[in-house]
Amino acid sequence: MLRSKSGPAPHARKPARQSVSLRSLAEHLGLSQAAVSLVINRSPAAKSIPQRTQDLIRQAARELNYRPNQLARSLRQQRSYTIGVVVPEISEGYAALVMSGIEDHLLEEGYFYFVVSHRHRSELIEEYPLLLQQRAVEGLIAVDTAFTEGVQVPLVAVSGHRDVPGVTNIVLNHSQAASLALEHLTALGHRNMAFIKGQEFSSDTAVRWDSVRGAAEVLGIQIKDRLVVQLEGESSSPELGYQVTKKLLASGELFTGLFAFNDISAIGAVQALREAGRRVPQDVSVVGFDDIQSAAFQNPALTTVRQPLREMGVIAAETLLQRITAPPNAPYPKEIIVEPSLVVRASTATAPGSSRVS
Amino acid sequence: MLRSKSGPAPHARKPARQSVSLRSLAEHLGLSQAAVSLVINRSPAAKSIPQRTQDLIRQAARELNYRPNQLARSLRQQRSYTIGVVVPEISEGYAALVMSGIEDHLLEEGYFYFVVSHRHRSELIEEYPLLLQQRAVEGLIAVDTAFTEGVQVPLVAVSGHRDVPGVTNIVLNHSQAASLALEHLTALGHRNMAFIKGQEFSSDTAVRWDSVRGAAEVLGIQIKDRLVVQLEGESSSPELGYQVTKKLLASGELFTGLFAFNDISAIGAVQALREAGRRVPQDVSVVGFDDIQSAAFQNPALTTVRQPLREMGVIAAETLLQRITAPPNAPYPKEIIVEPSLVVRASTATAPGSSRVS
DNA sequence: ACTATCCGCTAAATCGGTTTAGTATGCTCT
DNA sequence: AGAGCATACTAAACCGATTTAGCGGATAGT
Repeated sequence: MLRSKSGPAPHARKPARQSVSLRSLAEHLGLSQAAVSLVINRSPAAKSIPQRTQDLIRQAARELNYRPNQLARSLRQQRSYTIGVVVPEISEGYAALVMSGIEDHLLEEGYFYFVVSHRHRSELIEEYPLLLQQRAVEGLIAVDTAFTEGVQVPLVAVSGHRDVPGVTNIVLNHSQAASLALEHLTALGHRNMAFIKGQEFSSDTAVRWDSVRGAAEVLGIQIKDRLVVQLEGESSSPELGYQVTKKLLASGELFTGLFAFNDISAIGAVQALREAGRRVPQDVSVVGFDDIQSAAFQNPALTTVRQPLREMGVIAAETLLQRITAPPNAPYPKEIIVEPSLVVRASTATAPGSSRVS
Repeated sequence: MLRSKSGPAPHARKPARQSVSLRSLAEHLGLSQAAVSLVINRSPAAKSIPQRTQDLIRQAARELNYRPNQLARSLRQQRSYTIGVVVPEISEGYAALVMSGIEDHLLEEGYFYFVVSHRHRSELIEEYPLLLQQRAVEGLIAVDTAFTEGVQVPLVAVSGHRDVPGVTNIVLNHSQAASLALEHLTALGHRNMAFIKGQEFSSDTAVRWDSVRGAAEVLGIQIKDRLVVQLEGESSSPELGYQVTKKLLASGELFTGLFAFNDISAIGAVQALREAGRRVPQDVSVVGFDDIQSAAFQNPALTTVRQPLREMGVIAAETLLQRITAPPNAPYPKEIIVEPSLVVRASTATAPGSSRVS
């Protein structure tokens, strides 16, 4: 029954085997795998191998086009050089910009990343971090997504978490953002302002609203309940902003300034205002938030509070890699604050009937 | 950097320090790794293991929160359940929409994917497929990117390749697309049309232009060289369309219809036209291409030829998975054609001075 | 002459699973 | 009693790398 080592069967060798392995390369050279590996990785342990042999090894590797299998390497080294990125929705301008920043830095440093989008489905939000960790990611970046538990690798959140242990938060200076917008509107003479709040599930909604109220108080602006609406629904189309702006208009309450939760809803708002016969910016000034790519190319071009999204992605990636390479119990930043800026374009103008009143 | 309050609470109930391995689980149960593995994977070979033992194993796995390491599993099985997606640029509406479709299908089927973007840098276009294959991807999807060689896994291209062996192309029916646009403009009475061609590096540029010429011929439309401009530069902002439209205007040649290479450039074109005092659509009708998300929310809303981008992503993923699971030498589709549709919005209207002429 | 080091490598363990072949035991059947 | 078979598992090879310990011979130092 010992037919195992009785020589290679006539045709049993699997022909379309994968590309060159370390073993075949070593055999080809008549050396051990260890020697080849040491040389190829320029390990300090290879110092005792003469230059001539090293050259031979490297040349053969090049000729046979040897490329080490990362799976095997990762398994052995317990380093996958892979991280996981969790976003609500890929095709949204917000996430795409952050991802673009993340990618830039990650690929530069030799890391790859998995992307998953959960579309706000809570079972996916729970499951994905686990699945990613099964795939041995060394860290996670969560964009606008709050995990409650189950994360055992370094985690960096871009506008998401609050006070969860183990998380580094990249957050916008929200009070500064709110001040920028409201000061701008106030300076233009606006006194009656309407507001579009974010959806309940968005992690930015609450903080931002608090900041808006804070800034309003400082500036002596009164916020009227009937001039505050909230986005609803999971889609990310301007339609949402369009709908709630109609509500605003239907309330009959006068307003000349509108501060939207994001650019997408601001775009819908402009649409609704225009349909109602209110010109932007002559009758109503609209300020958006985020500065997504198409904000600049709206008509009128949108005045907006810019979040440095790409930069936030870069910072998230940098911070994560630092945490990954740091010793296990090293301290890490709980919070990194980035600054917004106001981009004034054409959707805001002096309030009607207020020529330089202020 | 900020320190957290006073570190973790002393009760330190660490849920699971190092995640449980198959070995520790087997030891805990007093069984061999083989038995545990067979049961957990519901392998047919587990049929001789009594139900009671199986229950015990599964219960222990659940209690200890055992999750098999995918790296190890992939290495042994030679199946990584991972694919690679190569795009020119993540933060572009086009790629993001395709990716969203890809993701949908892939994650449903238990696959994960790596994303890389090359920003048209040729050394990256060469290197990435290799790096991805080192990471044992089972297949590749290339979006608007042409690889010349070095791909040994199934490859599906979304609007990219031509006639490269081993590639499945997902392509738009370009001649239909061109006909839709030109018939629409012709029906509105337009006779003098301008065209914005795509950048040299975009794989769609050539085919699309051929289709446009074909459709123009069929419709008896003459294409004037001075009314044809080409996008230049790697950015993907409307700025590009804005610039070339200025050229068009500077040529002095009369035109009432403009067919742009994509929505982004159409948006820039509208801007330029308007600045030159030409109203859209009263003076000039503009047709875009792609139907990216913000096309609908431009002012005026953009009439455009819609590519079913999300669906193309889904088809790409489906096709790739089929190819991956098919036997090595099975035939595979060389080309899958998807149909465009015309989305008529507000940027096109009857040609000036042509009341129902046709 | 004897130990110490250096040189140029190799053997073998290891990462964490999957999978094949096999073994010990008990039972049935002739 | 012995063959045949099912049951309930286990041992060990294997995937493709990395990495540590060590070996045999040459040279150097004392």
